[in-house]
Amino acid sequence: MTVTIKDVSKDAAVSIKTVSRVINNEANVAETTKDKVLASVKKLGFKPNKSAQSLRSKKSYMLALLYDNPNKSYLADVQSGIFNACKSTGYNLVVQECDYKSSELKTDIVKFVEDFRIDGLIVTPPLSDMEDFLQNLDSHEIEYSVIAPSTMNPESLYVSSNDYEAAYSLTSEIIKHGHKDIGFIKGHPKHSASHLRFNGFIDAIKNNGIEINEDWVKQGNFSFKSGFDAGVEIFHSEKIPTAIFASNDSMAAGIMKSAQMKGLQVPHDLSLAGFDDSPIAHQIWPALTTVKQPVEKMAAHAAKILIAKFDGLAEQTKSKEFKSELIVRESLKTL
Amino acid sequence: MTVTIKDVSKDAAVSIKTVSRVINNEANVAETTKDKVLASVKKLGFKPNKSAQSLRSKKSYMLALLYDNPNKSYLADVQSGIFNACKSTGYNLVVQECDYKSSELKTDIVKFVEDFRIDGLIVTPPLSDMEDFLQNLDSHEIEYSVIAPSTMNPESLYVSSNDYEAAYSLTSEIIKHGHKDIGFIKGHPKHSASHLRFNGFIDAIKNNGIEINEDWVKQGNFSFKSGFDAGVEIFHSEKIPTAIFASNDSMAAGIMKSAQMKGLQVPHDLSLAGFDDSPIAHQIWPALTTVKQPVEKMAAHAAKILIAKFDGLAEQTKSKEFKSELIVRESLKTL
DNA sequence: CACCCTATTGATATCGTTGTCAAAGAACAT
DNA sequence: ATGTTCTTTGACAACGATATCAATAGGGTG
Repeated sequence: MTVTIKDVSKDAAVSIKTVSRVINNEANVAETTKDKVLASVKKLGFKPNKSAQSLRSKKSYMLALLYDNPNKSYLADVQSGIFNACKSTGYNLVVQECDYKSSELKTDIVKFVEDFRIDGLIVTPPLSDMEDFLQNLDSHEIEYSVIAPSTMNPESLYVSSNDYEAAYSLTSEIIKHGHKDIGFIKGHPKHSASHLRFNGFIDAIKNNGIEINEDWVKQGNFSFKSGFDAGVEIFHSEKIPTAIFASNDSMAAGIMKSAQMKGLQVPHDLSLAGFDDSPIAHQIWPALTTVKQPVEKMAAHAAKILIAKFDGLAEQTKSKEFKSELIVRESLKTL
Repeated sequence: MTVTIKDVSKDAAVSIKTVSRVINNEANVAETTKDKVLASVKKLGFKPNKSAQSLRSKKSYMLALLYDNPNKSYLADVQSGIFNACKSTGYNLVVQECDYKSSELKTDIVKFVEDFRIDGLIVTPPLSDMEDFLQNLDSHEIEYSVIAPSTMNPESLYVSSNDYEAAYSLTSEIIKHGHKDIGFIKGHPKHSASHLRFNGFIDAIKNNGIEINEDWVKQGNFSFKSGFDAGVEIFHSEKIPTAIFASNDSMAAGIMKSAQMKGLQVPHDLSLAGFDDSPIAHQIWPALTTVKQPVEKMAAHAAKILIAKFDGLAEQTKSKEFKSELIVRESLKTL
């Protein structure tokens, strides 16, 4: 019924080992035999049996995505990017939710990788920011690539974004619109992106000779509710800022809700900016000024560099920083 | 290094075939041998090698999720449900995006299933509503379970929700709040859920002796933009409704945006209701009255009945209808 | 007791690849 | 011509499970 390597070898009049060599791109196969084999492969529509390859070569051809409770749209984008990158390579993806606070996280993941014979991991924040977690993977010789790591070791596999610069330029944009009283909602403290975004904000503020009002800087955790709560606190104080920069869109939406409940009109009474360009950014009114990261492309690249390493093509596909894009929408008003 | 069936057989002093029988729950194994084997399995920490099982038994232990462009939060919930259901079973999930309009869809999917030796499919709307597509799967003897199908064949594997009843009771709720001028935004015409929701709406309206104003019934397609456009049209007319029921939350958010741009206050000037309880429903202000479907549970069950069929346990896990839950939030005002 | 039947068990082939290793041929140096 | 090395190729074992089929042990029947 299905075509096997044996059928191809018969058709091409070579040994099965030679066919194997061709489909695995091994060296030392004469051009003419290679062509012959490829012709037969095409003619018969041969596809190597993953299970047999996997059994013999001890590779599972499976990657795993590790995540801890990100928002759904981020997760969907990441997955979609990885699936696209896997599509033509024969690799597959399994998804594993983790709890970054669990004390057994390290051993659990090592066990997971061994049990399922996972070839490599793709690690997302905040796990990507836990040095000891990554070191544990290293010491167990588990391959992985990291999305948005806190420190970029040139030998490791990672994709990063320019969070600092993006936050800096978004802040500058807010200032250009005439704002001087600017609040900031920090992201989840365990995510390195939170600190990068905050630092970008602070530096832009300072370089423009503006004073920070500590009452307007609140700790959030990337959730809608944390933004809402921060908003409630800020609007409770005597003087309120003319603009607030939230470290992501969900929190910005939370602030918008608390503002509207307080009777404040966005952007008339308060300008708002978020980060991520998640769906909510343009599904509320006024639409949020925000920063769009190429999440899907980043995730795809994270998968590609990992697969490239397995296939011995590490030279061609390397770790990379992706650029974000500023998106100015109605939530930001010129004073 | 890794423990194989051979190690277990040695440890338990039985043949490998007997071990195989035990781990596959085959009949005709003496209780005492079974216990012996299970003890060894546990002691050695034996886990069957998926690739070997797959190679020999011709099963891939892979399910595929077929979808065409749903919203991200729906997709994330579906995936998460399936992954949970797979977790302890040894099955894995691959995800395949499709284009329901493609003329090659049928052959593409058959090819996909054969190429990747997928054991079974989980089909989501609108693919689940395409009779000829499902028949094609039948005729190729491809196993599948369907989420929210248009027709429920008792022999097929499916999970459904009570869209009609939920829409009926949500409409009744709106009427109970004193509304008589009610608009409706239809969902994507290819989704059977769209018609069920519309019919539930219509019947509740009629049974309460209310007249439909055709100008307030608009065709949407579940997207934010289609809701926004419908809102613009409706608010352009002379008389506007006091409440609008949109077939999903994204469209309701779209309407809210168009209302706010027109200077209409929700719920003061206009009450709104959505459907799905997607994240946006409570991330906008006022939060949307909506209907919550147990999407994750439904997806998990869709996976379970499929796997149960493979494992010969079809009797224990059957097709099922899930109940939705009405969630009344601020967007609905009493007149 | 002989016979048959059923429940239980194991020896061995098999799935479709890749790995090992040896052999044959080509190319080059002496 | 001969030896040496390198390239190219193939025969066969091996990966770790399940499938086939035969062997054995009890149990029941006449």
